[in-house]
Amino acid sequence: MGTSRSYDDACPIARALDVVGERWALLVIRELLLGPQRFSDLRRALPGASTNILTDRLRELEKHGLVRQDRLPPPAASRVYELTERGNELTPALEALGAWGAPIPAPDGRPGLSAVSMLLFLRGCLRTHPDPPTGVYCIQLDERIWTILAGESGAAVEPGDSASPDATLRTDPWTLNTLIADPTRLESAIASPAAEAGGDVASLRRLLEAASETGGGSTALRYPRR
Amino acid sequence: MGTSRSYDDACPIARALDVVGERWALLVIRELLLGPQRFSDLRRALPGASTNILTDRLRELEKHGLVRQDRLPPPAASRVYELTERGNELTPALEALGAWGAPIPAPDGRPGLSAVSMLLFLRGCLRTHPDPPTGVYCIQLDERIWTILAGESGAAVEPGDSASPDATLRTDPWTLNTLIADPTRLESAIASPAAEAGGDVASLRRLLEAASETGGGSTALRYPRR
DNA sequence: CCGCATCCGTTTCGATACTG
DNA sequence: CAGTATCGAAACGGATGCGG
Repeated sequence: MGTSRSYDDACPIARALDVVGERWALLVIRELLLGPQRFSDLRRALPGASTNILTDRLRELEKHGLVRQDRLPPPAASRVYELTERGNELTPALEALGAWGAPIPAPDGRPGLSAVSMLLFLRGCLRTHPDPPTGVYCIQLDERIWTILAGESGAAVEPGDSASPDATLRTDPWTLNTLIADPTRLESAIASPAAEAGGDVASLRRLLEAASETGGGSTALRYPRR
Repeated sequence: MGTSRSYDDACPIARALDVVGERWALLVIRELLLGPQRFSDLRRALPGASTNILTDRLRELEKHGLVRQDRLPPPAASRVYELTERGNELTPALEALGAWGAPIPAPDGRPGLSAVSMLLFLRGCLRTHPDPPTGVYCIQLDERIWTILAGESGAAVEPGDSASPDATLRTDPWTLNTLIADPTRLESAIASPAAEAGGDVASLRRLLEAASETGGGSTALRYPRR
């Protein structure tokens, strides 16, 4: 059943793969890196994974202590999945894997691109920028709102909105990717139904330009090298 | 056939997993991290992988440019597989995964333990030691000979023997693991058929003690944190 | 022996439909 | 919304065979 086959190998790499080596497992972890997600959020972010596989992986990751299930306070009677501390410790491994995978061309057609992977990319760009912009931004992607806290000491991305953002943006992950690849398209995107902006748009544009300078120059989504 | 299913996801983590995410792929890479290996070496190192799977993975890794096949010079009419530069660049990701997997208890029974994973562990211990010993050691594991070059600037492990080692050791990966966990067993191991030593045994013992101090203290094989 | 191909039983995956 | 049930397709794992 949920019993995954073991490599039966004492090497720590093999032991790690016994836990997170199955198909979709690491992408589920990726989706939880920026905060809790509901089952349906994961389903939208990973459309290639069928519901039974998603359930299997979540149960297994829960069993191994990487993922925890939480009930939200009364108003929202929904459950969310979130990473435990142990699950969060996979961050360096996922970043290293992403850095290695960055040069690989994206698959043909219109590949999927989740809000989380897009935001991870944006955060990575800002963190490696020599002179990052500062500000608070609320970005709505796929019906979910995220807050970007950009400062000189680093950049953070959190789920939920902020009381007083410098600027707001509503769009989809793919459009955001093109905007980081070419920030000059911001005005035309806002003029189209693909995006909508509010607040200090000039500040928003500086955010996109900073991201563009460190890694977004190419069309393909990339994670910056460390 | 060899056509692996794609995640169809533009995220670089997903793109990396499209290449190395299939079962056994990353463990094949691990086995090649210290140098070329023959098909039969890989087969011995990964006894759980059947020959057709091994062939499939090598073909696929070759197709993606991570692995290259080489013919050895005439005396040995055998072929070897080795990592390309691109394949070698997975080292940080594998180290991060190994560091994460280190706390996971080894599977029950007598789990496999390849010479390469043992030597990767030893090298990692030496590299994180604050005051590493220096010397050249030839270690024979599972009928293959490796040279350990330990110096203040770091430690290296290479396939093949050395002209003038300070000490030599012949044993199996599991015994070497126990010797790093408890170097005081060196003498009794040499007295048994499980190990055989030559040259400066005191120097060899200092090597084991250094490894023991940084990560070998527990019974389980571990990779040091960075 | 080495490298690989083929056959076959079992497990896992993926798509759809369905339920609390 | 959050899963469960079902079923065909693919991948995996083990054994065997075959040309160097």
